[in-house]
Amino acid sequence: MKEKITEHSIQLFDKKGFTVTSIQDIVESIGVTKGTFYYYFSSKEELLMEIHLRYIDDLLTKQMKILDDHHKSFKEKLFSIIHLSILDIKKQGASAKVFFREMRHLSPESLDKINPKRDQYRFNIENLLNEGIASGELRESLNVPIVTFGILGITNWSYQWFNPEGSIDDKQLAEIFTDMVFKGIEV
Amino acid sequence: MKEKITEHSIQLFDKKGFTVTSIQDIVESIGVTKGTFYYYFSSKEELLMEIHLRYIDDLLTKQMKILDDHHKSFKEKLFSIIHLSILDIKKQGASAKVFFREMRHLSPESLDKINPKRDQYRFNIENLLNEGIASGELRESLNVPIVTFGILGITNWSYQWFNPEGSIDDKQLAEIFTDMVFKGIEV
Amino acid sequence: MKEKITEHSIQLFDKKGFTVTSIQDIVESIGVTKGTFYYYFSSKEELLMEIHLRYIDDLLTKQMKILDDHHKSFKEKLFSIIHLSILDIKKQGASAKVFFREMRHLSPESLDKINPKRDQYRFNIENLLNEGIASGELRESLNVPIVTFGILGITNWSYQWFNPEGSIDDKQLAEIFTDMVFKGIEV
Amino acid sequence: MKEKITEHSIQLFDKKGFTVTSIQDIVESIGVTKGTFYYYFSSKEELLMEIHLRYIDDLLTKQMKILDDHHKSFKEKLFSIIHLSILDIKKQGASAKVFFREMRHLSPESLDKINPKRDQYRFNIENLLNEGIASGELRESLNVPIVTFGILGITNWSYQWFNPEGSIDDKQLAEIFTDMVFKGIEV
DNA sequence: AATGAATGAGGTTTCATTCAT
DNA sequence: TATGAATGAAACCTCATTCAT
Repeated sequence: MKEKITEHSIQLFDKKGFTVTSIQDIVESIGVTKGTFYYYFSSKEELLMEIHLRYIDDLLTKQMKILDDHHKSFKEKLFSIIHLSILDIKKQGASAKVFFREMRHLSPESLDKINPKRDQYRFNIENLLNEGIASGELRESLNVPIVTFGILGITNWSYQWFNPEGSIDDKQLAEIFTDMVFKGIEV
Repeated sequence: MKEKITEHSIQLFDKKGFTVTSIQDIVESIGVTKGTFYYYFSSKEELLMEIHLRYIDDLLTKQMKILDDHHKSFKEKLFSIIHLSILDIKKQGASAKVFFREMRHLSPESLDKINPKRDQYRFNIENLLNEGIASGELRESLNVPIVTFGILGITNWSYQWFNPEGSIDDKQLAEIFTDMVFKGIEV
Repeated sequence: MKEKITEHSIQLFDKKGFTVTSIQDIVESIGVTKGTFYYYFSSKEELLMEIHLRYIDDLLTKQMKILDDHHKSFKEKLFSIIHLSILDIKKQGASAKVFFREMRHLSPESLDKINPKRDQYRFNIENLLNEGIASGELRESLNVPIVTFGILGITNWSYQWFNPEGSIDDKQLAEIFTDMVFKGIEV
Repeated sequence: MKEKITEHSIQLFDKKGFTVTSIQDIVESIGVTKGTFYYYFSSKEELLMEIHLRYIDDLLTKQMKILDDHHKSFKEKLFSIIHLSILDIKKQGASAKVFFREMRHLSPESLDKINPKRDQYRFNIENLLNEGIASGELRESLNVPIVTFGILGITNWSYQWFNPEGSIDDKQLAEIFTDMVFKGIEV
């Protein structure tokens, strides 16, 4: 049941937004009553926190798997990480959107738990880039933190427009973006 | 008074979010009564629309000024457009955030008016890139629409993290991003 | 202007009801502002009172003209009075409906002025019936006050259903009702 | 509780009118909170609809019982139907008044459900009159639909003035009206 | 004679939450 | 494990009215 509530909530939060979705909406979509909701969650915010935790934990796990893969070259790792974000939009679309859009409705205490994980995700990319510089594959002059934000921008922004059913699929998109990040657009 | 209401609302919507900010919050921050609000706006949504229109119209105007400037080279134009977004975060920070975050709370009718302008902004960048290709400055193989989304990702995402009071200012950031976009990160 | 406000108000009160019609609705339908309304009327209720007074005074005047007409027989007078009510629905439809439906929204003070006129209208019919009994044209056993309420019911109720544009016109309707009142429905 | 809310509402709607009576007035008269009201009714209009449905369904049932009674003669049936309306004012006074006065505040969808029942009540009387003509008890020349409106006028109008505590009771009134309808007022 | 800005009280409705069962 | 009744605070919005100009 807790699972079911969470799944349905994600869909509703994605479609209508956290504030606009009422507990009533959630339980009606499942066919139970409000009491049931409060048996499993102590507040609406706790549910939102649950959704956030699931998402970021899952994403971090996947990221770690890529980074720890000794069969992958540096380039392949960066491609995989870019691909990871985009693939997630396809597979966890609703969760991803809820994660990015509704974070502000978490309580300060919840944010204190989520933010370090979010930062960890970013730091992992920074570390990867630093390795690339050390190995001579990337320019030494790069401002790594900023460039990392740039890469995150490219990937995270795609949940705003990317339609996995469209003419370009997730792998192609990841390739175009990886190419753009590595070589830029100049001739 | 209408001006005053709009300005205060932007600040509040930025800080707390559109849904969470009540009319009461708005009028209290000014020291008038709810009636006054409804004398100037027929609904909360109309106010949101006003904010959106102001923002996008202003941004489009500035973009056009850059694109129509015959003294600027292609490279300078792209830099200026990247700089424009980032500068706007500094100058119109709250408006920018409200624009990106609260669009979903516009009515379908309002969205029908905003979306074409939003698209126009993007198409203008696509056109610029196409010119760059035509003049031989950019690689012919680029997928222009996707690359444009990439550029927009880089710039628009910065309203999530960029702190204009920080150690890096808007011009420096624009330079780093322009460099990244043109030359990539590879050595 | 006062005239214009009154006329437009009658139409709106008829269509939407007194409580539901706002001053805003009224002045908008004319193209002036609320201030104008309060220049001519001190309150919404005063306007309603004006409408009531006009209606009942006009009706009483017409009734008196019929009753004082020495060329009319008793029967003709009763027919004319029944016809008067029905004709009024056609000519003053909106006013008539407002009069019957919105009386409750008059202040007690206003009601104290309207009620005697309303009663007067009824007493005049009672008196006519009593004359008919005295002259031997009507049954002596009649309960005149109750029968008068019956006649008023027949005529006043018709503003609920009578459509002057329909297949039966006001004169025909008055004839059918007069016949019904005089002779009943028995064979 | 739903029952209780309905009963109290009828009293208040009768006394002050539907629009003027607030949800606050209703719940205060019972000693619960507004939330309770909206637990049982989804809107004020739904409550009004409930009141209308109850009234007309009850009245139609009673009317059918009279019409289907094979022990009653034609004359007795017409008397009983007239008596039914008047008795209802005594017993269901408030409901009756709310029914006639507040119908306009029903939504179009609600009206579509009420109107056929209202019409049914009238058609049943028309049918009875047609039977009276067929059996030779009523004049053949009668315009049945109009006469029916006349009878309805006589009875329905009485909720405007009839005081069941007065010197004439419901049975006497029904007798006077039946007499008037059958024999008219002429000598 | 008319406007336009502002008020403040009150309207209907929504909603997260509680709690006895 | 789940329900259903109830709360109370707050939401958006409407409106009759006032008043300086």
